[in-house]
Order: sequence, then C-alpha cells, then structure tokens
Amino acid sequence: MRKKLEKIRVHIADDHQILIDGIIAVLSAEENIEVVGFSNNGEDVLKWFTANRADVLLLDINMPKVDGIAVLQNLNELNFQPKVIVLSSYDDTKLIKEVLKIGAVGFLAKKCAGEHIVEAINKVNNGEQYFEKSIQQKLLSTFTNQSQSNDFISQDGPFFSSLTPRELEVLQLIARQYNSREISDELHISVNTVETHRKNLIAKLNVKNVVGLAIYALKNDLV
Amino acid sequence: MRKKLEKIRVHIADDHQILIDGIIAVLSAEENIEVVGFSNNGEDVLKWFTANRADVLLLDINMPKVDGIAVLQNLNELNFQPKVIVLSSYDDTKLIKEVLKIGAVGFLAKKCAGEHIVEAINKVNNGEQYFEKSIQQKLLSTFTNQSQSNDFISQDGPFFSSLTPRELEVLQLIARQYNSREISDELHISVNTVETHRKNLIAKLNVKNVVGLAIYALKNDLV
DNA sequence: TTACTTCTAACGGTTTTCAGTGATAAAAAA
DNA sequence: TTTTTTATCACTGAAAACCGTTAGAAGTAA
Repeated sequence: MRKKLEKIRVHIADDHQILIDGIIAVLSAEENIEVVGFSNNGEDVLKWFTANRADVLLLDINMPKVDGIAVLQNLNELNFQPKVIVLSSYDDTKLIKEVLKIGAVGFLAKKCAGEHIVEAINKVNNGEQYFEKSIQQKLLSTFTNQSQSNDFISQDGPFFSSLTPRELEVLQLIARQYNSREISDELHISVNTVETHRKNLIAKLNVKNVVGLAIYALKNDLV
Repeated sequence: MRKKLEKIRVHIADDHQILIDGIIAVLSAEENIEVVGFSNNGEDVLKWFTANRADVLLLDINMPKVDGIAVLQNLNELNFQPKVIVLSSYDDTKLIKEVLKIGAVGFLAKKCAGEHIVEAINKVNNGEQYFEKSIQQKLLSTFTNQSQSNDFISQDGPFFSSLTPRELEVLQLIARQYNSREISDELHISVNTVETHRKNLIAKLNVKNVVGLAIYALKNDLV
C-alpha cells in the first residue's frame, strides 16, 4: 500500500464559505486527503475544472449563478471527471435520484456529522457509491413503493418524471409571483395552457398549491 | 493578562451537524476558545442552557422544532445569558434588525469566511457587537433610506415595521401550504381573521401574493 | 386619559386557483 | 411505424385568494 503517498485531491463548492472552512478543517486531520480548491458558486467550479483537476468534488446544490445541477451536467464534458458527492440541506429523494441520474456518486445531507465526509470521500474515490443510512432507507422505501404501485400514480408523483422545459419556465414565473394571466402574456400562450402546466406541476411535484410550487422552486434554485 | 487561562465557552446551534463539526474544527485551533456544547434544534439549545452555561452562543435561525428567534426570546429568561451571534444563510436586513431587537449582539452570514467566527466570538465576549463590513454597509444604507423617506411608505415596506407574533404564526403556516381555513382550524380563530392577517402580511412585506409570502418565509428561515 | 398596537371579526365583491375532463398536433422515442 | 411525450387549448364549477373597509376588545405606552 504505497498508494498512501498519493493524496485524494478534493475540491469543495458551496456558497457558504464558513462551511467550506469547516470542512477543510475537518479534512486537514486526514493524511490521505488534500483540499486542492474551493468555489463559492457554480460558475467558479466550472472555471476551476477547466484548468485544474480533482479526484472528488463536494458539490452543493444550492449555489448562486450556476447551480449544482447545472455544474453536474457540464462536468460530463470534461476529460478528467471527478467523483461528485452532492451536499444538500434537504435529503429530498427526488433530488437524490435526479443527481444520481446526471452523474453524482454520493450524497451527503448537511445535517450529517463531519466524520461521514471522510468516509464518503474515501468510498467514492474507490469507485463505490456513498449514501447515509437514513438516505439509503428513504431510497429503498420509495423504490419499494414504486414497485408496489406500478400501474397507478404513486404518492411521490407520477413515476418520478422530471419537469419539461416549458413546465420549468412556468414554474420559475410562478415563483416570481406571476399569476396565470401574466405568465400567459409573458410566454405568449393561452391562460388555459398555463393553468394546465400549473396543474401538471402540482401533480408532478406532489405539492398542495402555488406555495408548494414556490418553495420547490426556491429550494431547487429555480428562482 | 492572566485571563488567558479562562477560555471563552462557546455553544453552537445549527441543524447542519456538518457545519457544527466544521466550526469546531476551525475553533480548535484557537487557544482561548472552547466549544462546550452543540445542538441541532432550538429545543435542545434551551434544554442545554437550563443545565449548563456558555459565554457565547452561535445560533442558527433556521432550525427545526423551535427556531432561532424563539430561542433568543426564551434565553432572556435565563439568569446567565450568553452573548448570541446569529448565523444565517441570508444577510437580510429585516432579519438582522429583528434579532438585534431581541438580544443578539452579532450576526454572521454563512457565506463569510471561517476566520470571522473567531473575531466575532472574541468581540462579543468583550461586550462589543460584531457585524461584517458588508452587513454594516447594508444596515447603514437602510437607516439612511429610512431617515430620507420618513413620512411615506418606502419601497422596503411600511416603515420597516416588523411582524407581530400572530402574523409570524400565520406566515409560517402559509409557507407550509396551509390555506386560510386550515390555518383558522390550527389557530382556533375565524377564517376572516386569518385573511386579515394574510392581507396585512402582503402589505407589510410588500409582496404580491401568497407566493411572495412563502418566498419571504423561506428566505428568512421561518419555515 | 389618550393614543397606539395587536388580535379579533365581518361584509361584499372580484379575481385567481384548482380539479376534472377532454382534445389536437407536433416532436421524440421505442 | 407505432407509441409516448410535450405543448397546446377549452369548459365547468367549486374553492380559495384578494381587495377595501370597518370595527370592537384588550393591552401597552405616552
């Protein structure tokens, strides 16, 4: 095991510098891990990775300018792709599935303890996936529900389908306090169409009303 | 200066354990600071302080069960009161004024660097206040605006009046997707009353509709 | 005492949302 | 090519939100 000499290169991306400093402090105790860079927004992450490389990227979803989702999508075009562990304030199963689809290999809720970061970094660097036990259970339970209720709309939304581009547009405008008529003006479509999109959004995201939509938009940085 | 022997006792309250671990790691480098406890929700903070004491409390606003605001209000009843530095995701001037009114003596946005924590802890322990420069400027500018526009309703809301406890309650329930009838059930008041509160909220916060209210609630960690 | 704030409640009317249903056409995927 | 997805539009009726205004009771502060 003379691999000990090669440290795992880690980049941290989060808009809360205080959290980055904290993680750096936690990781500094690890001999085989080295923090080689950090960014406070998605744009800087992408810039950094054009000129540098890291083995593992700790990526916050909720970031200004370019959000974590967009970062993940853009990272796919790199030659040397880092293993991405997503950091999130919310252990939302939809979000987890979303980021897994687009290349993340680990997921850490910010409410977890610092020691898990070390474990996560080591695991993903070894080619494994990393999830906390609580998240594992959540994922398993939803998968179970899904297979149980295979031919009707599950509680978690219709087959976890993601939003269409148009739905996203409508959602963003809703979160900007536009009402249906204003959205129809903005997008040059009928009010009826807007209301259809709105209804589909409420169903897909499994929320109760506009408030739920707004909160979803905000939590997912769509505003 | 033989006071060096007495370390500043710090308690950290945040629902993100990962952040707590980080701050602990940062503070562990300081000889005159000792982290003597932490909590992941407001209830635990209050429990801890009934049996223990600390010089400084780093308090997150956005916490489950009992939020930071409520913690601040309850801390006033303690015999030995800690100096409270509020941690927040957003450097919202309204929120800052709110927490200053109810006893906080420092304010740290989570996007700030870890080194500021040390500075903040030392300052408030010395009886001073602590704000970042960016926040200082923000506060100054709003105070300036306030004096300039003294006798009419400013863009920032009517005289920056803060929300009443009841309005806060209603707002929180709105942000949880409750409709007026459900809120009236929950609070045991008439639907009309709820709607009055709702109208006053929309006017006070200068938003357009429920969506605006929900977003305000989320941005100010009221959810 | 007066004035102010907060909480409560109500009325009348307009606008918007929401649920359900159905339908068409183009594009994309199988 | 057939099927599915996406985007579009329409109608209805019920529920909810929104607007403006008024007003009493209770508590607090000047």
